Amino acid sequence: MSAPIKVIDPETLPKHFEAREVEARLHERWDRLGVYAHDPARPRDETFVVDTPPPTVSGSLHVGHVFSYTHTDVLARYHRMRGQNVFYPMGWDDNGLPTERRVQNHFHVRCDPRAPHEPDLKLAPATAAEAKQPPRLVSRPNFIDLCLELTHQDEEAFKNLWRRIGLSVDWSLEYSTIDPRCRHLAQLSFRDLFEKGHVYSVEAPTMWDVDFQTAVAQAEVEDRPTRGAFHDVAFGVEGGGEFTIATTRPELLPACVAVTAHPSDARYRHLFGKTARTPLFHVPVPIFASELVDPEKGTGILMVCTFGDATDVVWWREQKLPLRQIIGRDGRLVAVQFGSDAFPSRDPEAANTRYAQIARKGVGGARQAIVEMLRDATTDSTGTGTAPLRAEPKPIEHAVKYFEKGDRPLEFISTRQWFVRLLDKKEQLLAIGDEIRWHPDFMRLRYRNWTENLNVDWCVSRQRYFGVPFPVWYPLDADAQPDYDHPIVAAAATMPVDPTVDLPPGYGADQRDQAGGFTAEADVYDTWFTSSLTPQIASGWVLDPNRHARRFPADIRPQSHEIIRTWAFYTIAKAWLHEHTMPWKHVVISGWILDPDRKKMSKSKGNVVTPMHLLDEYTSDGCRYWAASARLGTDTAFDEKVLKVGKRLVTKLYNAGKFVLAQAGPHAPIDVELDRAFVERLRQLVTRVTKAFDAFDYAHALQDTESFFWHDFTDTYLELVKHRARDDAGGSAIAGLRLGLRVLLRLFAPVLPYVTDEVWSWVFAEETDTPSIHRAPWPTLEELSTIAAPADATCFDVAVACLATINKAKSEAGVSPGRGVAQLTLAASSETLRQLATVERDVLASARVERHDLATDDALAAGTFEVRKAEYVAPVEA
RNA sequence: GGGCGGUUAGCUCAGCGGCAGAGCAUCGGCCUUACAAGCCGAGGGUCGCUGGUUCGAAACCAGCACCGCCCACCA
Repeated sequence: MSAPIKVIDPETLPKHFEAREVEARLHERWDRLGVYAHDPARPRDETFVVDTPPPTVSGSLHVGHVFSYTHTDVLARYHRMRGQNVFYPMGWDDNGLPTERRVQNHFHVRCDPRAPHEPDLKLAPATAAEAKQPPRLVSRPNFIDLCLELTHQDEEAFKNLWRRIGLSVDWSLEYSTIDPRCRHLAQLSFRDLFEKGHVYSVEAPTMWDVDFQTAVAQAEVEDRPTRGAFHDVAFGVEGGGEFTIATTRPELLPACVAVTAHPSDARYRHLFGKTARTPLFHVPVPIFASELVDPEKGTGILMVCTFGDATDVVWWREQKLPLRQIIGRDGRLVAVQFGSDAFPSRDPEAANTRYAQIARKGVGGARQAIVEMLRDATTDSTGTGTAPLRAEPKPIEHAVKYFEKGDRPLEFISTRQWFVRLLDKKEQLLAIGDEIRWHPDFMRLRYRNWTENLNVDWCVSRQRYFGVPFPVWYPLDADAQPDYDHPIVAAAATMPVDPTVDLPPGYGADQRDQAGGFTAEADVYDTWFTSSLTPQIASGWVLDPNRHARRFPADIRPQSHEIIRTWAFYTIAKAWLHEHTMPWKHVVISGWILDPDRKKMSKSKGNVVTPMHLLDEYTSDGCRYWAASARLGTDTAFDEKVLKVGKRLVTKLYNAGKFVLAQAGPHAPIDVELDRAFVERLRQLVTRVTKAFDAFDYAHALQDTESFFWHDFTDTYLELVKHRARDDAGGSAIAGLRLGLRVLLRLFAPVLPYVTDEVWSWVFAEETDTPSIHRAPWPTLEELSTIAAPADATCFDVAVACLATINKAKSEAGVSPGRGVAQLTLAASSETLRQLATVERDVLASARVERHDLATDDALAAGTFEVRKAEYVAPVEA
């Protein structure tokens, strides 16, 4: 007789799964055991590196966070159980405009890079009274300290959520994108790009947000349908004649530098090469032909201004037109003098009088004023005596470019900016994108599409404060003018630097901003300049070459699809520019959570669902179940029904675990045909689920495991064998149940880390010497190979079919499935009855059949049964 | 305007050449010795439309419609 197996006494366990208590207890245990710590010494090929998205902490918690971060965690947990050394860091993206705005309001401060640094500055949140006063000006280092202070609170909120939903990150690897190490790496990145000739600064027309007063990059720009109007405005032609252009931006008339039409347009062909004269300002401008003009649009002839849109910039460059910049950095019209070299006019006096009416106005006000003037017949400059505005404005809706965080249309303003040269590397960037595996694969096309259509280099300088500063100074000449062609880039060893505080090599503090001295570059990086280094931030890159070799490129980059053009693209670009490699092998794209009307959840729409109450109500495992039910790349409508199903599954696992592990008996082999047939099915499940996980398809892995657990395991196998399990000869059944549970818990563990580890801890932790299921080996066929295959695996299906037939008969007779059957006559084909023989005892015991006989009927289809006669025992009196 | 994804039961979604599926919801039956947070049953479909390929199409091909997303040059 073998020694008895270890069992639990279910009476000593809580009746229900107490999620909060279990979650708290397991957090403590996981920390104590170091379950999620990675081993820095293990080699690259045993390591699974996750390039975790650092969330923007100044945003609010969102059910979408639970969704996408769970996807990553499920994959990390799977690979950990496969024995890999999982490297799963967590960072916080705290630099950038959202945080700046929050800090400005919270402390009522503004950053002024010229303000003196106050090393001991401590501020309290601004009171209502203080907020009415002018904001306090603080230095950039002070401003960064305030940002750090505030974002720390936000980071705690995120950290709580991450722990609560059970992210298996190694918290010793925590970072934030503004911390000294990230600043250091971002500046090293700049220096490397500078040395390789991949960055340049240039004064050129750049997309500019007039509210934030900073340049923005192509990736941060979005088109929004905006109402406007075509204004038909008559221009004169020097030497006689006139034509009518159509414009949506009449306020730019003073900035007009040329006129153009399509070369094949017969209406205007005679004008090419002549000189037009603008109305109101009497500016002579050339008329040229351009293929870029659409003859169908407007009047087919248009004015080129500096700058109305991106095409104006193209024409300005190609035709080498003069610069007449009238929109200032604040979006208002600057003062200009007609009759000067820059602003010639055939009638400077009239031009200046008219311009005086729009100077200092915003774009909208200037537009209104100009249109008024154009309506006035006395402003006629074509000699016809009619007003230049030849028709009432025709309202249209057209696409206008906005900064994604901005409220007013972008302007093209000529400013000096730093760029990363990317346009000449499209081929390489496309090639590397094709080497990376995208999940789902069609997301690759978003990357291709973006890369192919890229039309300006990456503008990386921002005229903001809370960001990583450029490690750059410029020499000042004898007239205190900066020499932009010879920037002084900080030495790697001195980084991170703040050029507004630190000194360039060879200069003294007294030479700052003095003729013959130096001046600091005041700009900071685009936040993506740092975020695009997350794989290198985690690996250490040049700061830790050994570690970098073991952690880079990463295995997976999880992210959502709307930032393929920013985060994915820039990260690929950086890895290529620095090391001619891919930053990661796989990109896994989570979809969005949509509200029930299939609209994206967003703060501005007010349809955001916050996660905490869901975790309370449905448990963390239940919420993870919901998240893991959605396939990669698929947008999913938020549906609480799925959370309920998750919670039910958690409860069922808990109860099934209690029942199975309470069945006492000796150690015994699995040697009964039905048990072996069950194990055979289990083997097939393990094969399928493993294959799905290897393809990052956690959703199908979960679905498969769940349906097996619920249908094959609890409703079928467990029901079929539980009577035998209580017999003296029940050893094989108990062993089969325990093996089934031991395998299923592990297949569920990546998705349901709490309930599985709790049930695991009762018996299996000791039995297998693995204190946590999350370090237990993933189930394999080798592990199941000691159990012999059944002689005929179909006996399982035959048992299921037979039991279902009896159950149906009971249901049709209005009899409880638990009611005994005193006498049953069961018919089936001779072959089916032969198959039934090995499982007959379990089936009839499960159906509570007391006496039965079998009738052979070869007219019945194989594998089907018929109840010919049934006498049910009397119900038990209450 | 270009590209991508979707359209399957009342709802949320699987299925992607071989009998149209799951969960929820609905209806009926059961307080059965693990679990009523449960169990046993039942009903419910022109697989968006039109054509084609095929012995066979929800699936493959072509076209169309609608929904959503990404991108595009604001005259």
